[in-house]
Amino acid sequence: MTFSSDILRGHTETVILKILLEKDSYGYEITKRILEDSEGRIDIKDATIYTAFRRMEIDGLICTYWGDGAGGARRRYYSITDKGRRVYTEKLSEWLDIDRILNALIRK
Amino acid sequence: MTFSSDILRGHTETVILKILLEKDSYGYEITKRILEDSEGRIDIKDATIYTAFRRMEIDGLICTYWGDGAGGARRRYYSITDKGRRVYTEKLSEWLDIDRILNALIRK
DNA sequence: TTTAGTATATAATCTATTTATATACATAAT
DNA sequence: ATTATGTATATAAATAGATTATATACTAAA
Repeated sequence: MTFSSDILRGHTETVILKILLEKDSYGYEITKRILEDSEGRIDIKDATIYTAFRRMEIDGLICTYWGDGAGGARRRYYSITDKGRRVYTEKLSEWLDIDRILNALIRK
Repeated sequence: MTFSSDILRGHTETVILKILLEKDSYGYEITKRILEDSEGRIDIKDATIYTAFRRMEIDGLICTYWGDGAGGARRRYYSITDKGRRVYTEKLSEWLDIDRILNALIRK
């Protein structure tokens, strides 16, 4: 993480939900995807993503199943639920507000 | 705080530095200022701002002196240092990157 | 057979923020 | 008078999301 790790805090779940909106995926793939999409700046740690998955499953935002893991290590896939889609919409809307307000507070 | 308190985490010091860039100020005034400038959405708690001041003073970003507190409770004023100004510039630059990247990661 | 890459998982630790609590002065309302 | 409200600072304890450290396991290339 080239940014302070506090920077992603509060956004990790939103970013995961946005990726799962497109298609089911698994931890390792999501981590690589975030690394690419963030121009190599956000490298989420294993422990961070797996504990986030655990929280989100308990909260009913995602559900999980084992993939076959053909030709490599086994994969645990995650799928977004209807509740997850609703929460994503709320978090996106919240982000649009935060973005405007933080820009006003931080820029000269 | 109408936003999750995790949202401001990592930005509190930047916001304080930006306000001190204009003029010396004190905790209560800065809190009210942030509340106004954030459209009533960010209500930083006393403990948060005073512990942030403590950290920033230790890090040499700000220095402090007592105001006279005429006609009310005593005020502890804070002034930004040269190091504080340098750190603000770095944090602003970092924010511009974060803003772009988080928009790419969160928006549909 | 050793290294690197893929893949998941948990315990212990870190740290910025919150909650709770305390102090103290000024002013307006009851 | 005294109660409530606003101004103003401060610290201890709790919270919670992130990191570090560690463990397991399979595949493929050197």
